Amino acid sequence: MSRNKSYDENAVLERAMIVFWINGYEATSVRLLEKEMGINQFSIYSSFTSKKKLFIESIRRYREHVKQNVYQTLLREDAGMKELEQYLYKAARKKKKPGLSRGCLVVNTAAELVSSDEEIAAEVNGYFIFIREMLRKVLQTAVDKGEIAPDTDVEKQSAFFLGVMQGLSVASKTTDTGQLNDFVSVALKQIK
Amino acid sequence: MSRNKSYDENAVLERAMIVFWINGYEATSVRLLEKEMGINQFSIYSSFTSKKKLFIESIRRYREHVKQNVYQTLLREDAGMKELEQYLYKAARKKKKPGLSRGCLVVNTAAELVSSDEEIAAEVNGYFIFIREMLRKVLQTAVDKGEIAPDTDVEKQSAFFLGVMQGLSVASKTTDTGQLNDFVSVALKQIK
DNA sequence: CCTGTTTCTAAGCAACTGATTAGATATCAG
DNA sequence: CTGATATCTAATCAGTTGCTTAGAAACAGG
Repeated sequence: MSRNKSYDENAVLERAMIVFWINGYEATSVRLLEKEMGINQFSIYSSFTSKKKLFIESIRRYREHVKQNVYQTLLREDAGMKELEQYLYKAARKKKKPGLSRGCLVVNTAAELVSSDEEIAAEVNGYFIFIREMLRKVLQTAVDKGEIAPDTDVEKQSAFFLGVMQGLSVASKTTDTGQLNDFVSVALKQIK
Repeated sequence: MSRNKSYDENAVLERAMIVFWINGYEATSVRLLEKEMGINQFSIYSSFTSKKKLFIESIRRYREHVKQNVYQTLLREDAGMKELEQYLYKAARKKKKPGLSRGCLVVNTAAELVSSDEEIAAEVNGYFIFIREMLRKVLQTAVDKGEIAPDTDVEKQSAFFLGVMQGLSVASKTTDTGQLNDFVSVALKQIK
């Protein structure tokens, strides 16, 4: 019975996520969203209830996005120091060409909204916990493999590298690759 | 000749800076500004031309603010590792009580606006250069004092600690003090 | 006191904000 | 095909956005 949706909710959510990623929450209007998602406001609201809920769904979607496109290697069971090192240097190399250093959606959100919205703050927090958990596993694997000292404090080091990644995301907005490489190299040297 | 201004431009700018600091640029309306600055829109525009220019002035004002209230110790000629250490642990201890972890205005701005506004990006960049210059001096003093190894790469280390500070600003929004302390302790240990 | 200039108040501007709605359109069970 | 239901289009809602302006009020020089 009844009519079918003419769009794929998953696909339009991916589009929405990218728009929020580029512009931030406040600077993204529902008009812009309907244009970029390719559906009109009625459909947006009927599928996602409100702009804020769409944004929260976008953050969750972002997590899946980076799992598959950014952290796919680090998430492998056998990922250790080599993979972490590769990831960090790659992140430092991110081109910040005119207008396009969007950084990390969640870091941007932390800066923009965490102090004013608890629901979003919880979402952001969950994301960072996920990243840290990933780092814990990677570091533990590195210990098991003998790549780093057996008495390495994985708890402390995972907190450290999470902080480094957050710093990298901010720094990459204005800083050149050389300086970012210095940052990363010092961060890595202390554990080797 | 003519009437006198009934407000101090310096004082109202300080108020404006704090409002932007708490809410961010987009989420701060001119109505809110006139309420918090204690003057009406006519006066805001006659003194600061536009919301954006007022914001840029606020960033400059923020720099003076932190020079006098946050980095005053680190900016002293003789500041070395002890002062850097003290500052970082203090930053890690920043209470993020309900609604009030505003972090650093410039880091927040980097996340919110750097990708969309070049003029603001330049302002943000200038601020980070200033912080790094401060770190360079502190680290060089630490070398001269013999607090850290004489062959310390001050360039790399200043880039590193700038990144650490940026990460700390983001992390402090959602992360508890214990984890922030771990982050800071690892960052400091590698140089000692 | 006047006169000229500036600052102030408060109303108003068009454009945009997130969100809703009425009516047209499509779809499927029967 | 018919009828019920869901989805679409497009207009519209009240409220807010950054910014401007006309006229009242305050001040200084003469």
